[in-house]
Amino acid sequence: MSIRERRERERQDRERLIVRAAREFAEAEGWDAVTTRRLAEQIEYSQPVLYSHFKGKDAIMAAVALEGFAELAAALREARAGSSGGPAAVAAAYVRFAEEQPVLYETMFTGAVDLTFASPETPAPLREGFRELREALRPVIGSDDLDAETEVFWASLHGLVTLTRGGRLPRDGHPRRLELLLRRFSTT
Amino acid sequence: MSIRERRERERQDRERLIVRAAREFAEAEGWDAVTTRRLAEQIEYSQPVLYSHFKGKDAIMAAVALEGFAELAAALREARAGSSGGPAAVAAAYVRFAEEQPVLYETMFTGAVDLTFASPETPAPLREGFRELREALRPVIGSDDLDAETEVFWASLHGLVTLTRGGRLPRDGHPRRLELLLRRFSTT
DNA sequence: ACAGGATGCCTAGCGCCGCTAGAATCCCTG
DNA sequence: CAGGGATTCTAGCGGCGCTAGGCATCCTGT
Repeated sequence: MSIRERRERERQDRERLIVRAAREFAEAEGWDAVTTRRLAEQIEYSQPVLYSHFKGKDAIMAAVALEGFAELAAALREARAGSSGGPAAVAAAYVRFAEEQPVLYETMFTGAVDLTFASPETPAPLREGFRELREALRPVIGSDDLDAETEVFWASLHGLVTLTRGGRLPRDGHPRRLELLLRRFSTT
Repeated sequence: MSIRERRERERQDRERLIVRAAREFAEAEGWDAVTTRRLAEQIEYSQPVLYSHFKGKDAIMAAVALEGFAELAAALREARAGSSGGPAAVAAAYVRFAEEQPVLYETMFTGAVDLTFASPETPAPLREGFRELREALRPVIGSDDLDAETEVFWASLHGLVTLTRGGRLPRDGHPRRLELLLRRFSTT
């Protein structure tokens, strides 16, 4: 049975290679520059092989997005475990993640519409990221509806990040805006 | 000179037709379904004519986006002129606009990266929409940095709208979240 | 009134895309 | 070592955004 296992292992390696290549190309040149032909060339297999791993390009993008959610959750967890661990630290980690890997972040929140947050079948990384935000907020939120408050906070962060990145908000005002948002969420 | 004027008028009519067709197709079936061939057929001209009006498909999308910004500004102005005219009314109008024309809204805030807000060369409709939001907030914001506060409020609204629409936040909690956001912005 | 040039529009096609059918090859099984 | 699945490849389909180049049409100057 070892041969079968080896093949399966190699197959998974190849799949990881595909996702990695897609992610790197996308981050460097945008998703339009990630073509199935280019991916195939990169992994040194022919084009149709991609389709034995993923249903199509959208599925590859979704795989990249999921990877991003896992890493975002990890970044938030680390921030919350840090010296302060408060909302400011976690928010800063969130913003840093989005700014350092803008295309990845955009992939996570645009497209791949079949990922819901507060639902039983929500992938674990999504739930975990949300949990970190919520626990960071808990001490400073008086409201009894912590989940909804967290959703609002998350959405506000997301709005700041996306509008700033899209050039809709002046880039240099970013820290100031973040500060104001945190102040709004530091009482009641 | 009348003939020249008539030609110019017809040309502008045709341009409006293109934008209208693009917008309708996009709202109904998404931008992928808006092809230059389809647009050409719709306006009953050949494909290259589109390129005498717009540099490319991206420019057509930008034109649609700009139209959206004008309408959004109008909607906000109307809301602010209404009986209440407070932040809640304006926010509700904002959300309604985004929900009723989701593709248009997405077009306005994704892609078309060459539109900045707080800048001298910012198109008028963008500045006006921002102004409406700011004036609605003025009575309830104690801070001396009203502009930055408005930016944060706008970003929060935007985040709520996009995350909810993308399925990242449960749809039925939307009014509740909006309520919480407004409460956060009703003091200090 | 009419030649000549500018303008406006169309036909045709380029290179690329995501994706797939069917042939060919490889490798496990009996 | 032969049969049969699984795996991978070659080749190509239809459609995309975009453009070159030719034709017709209209404005202009004599």
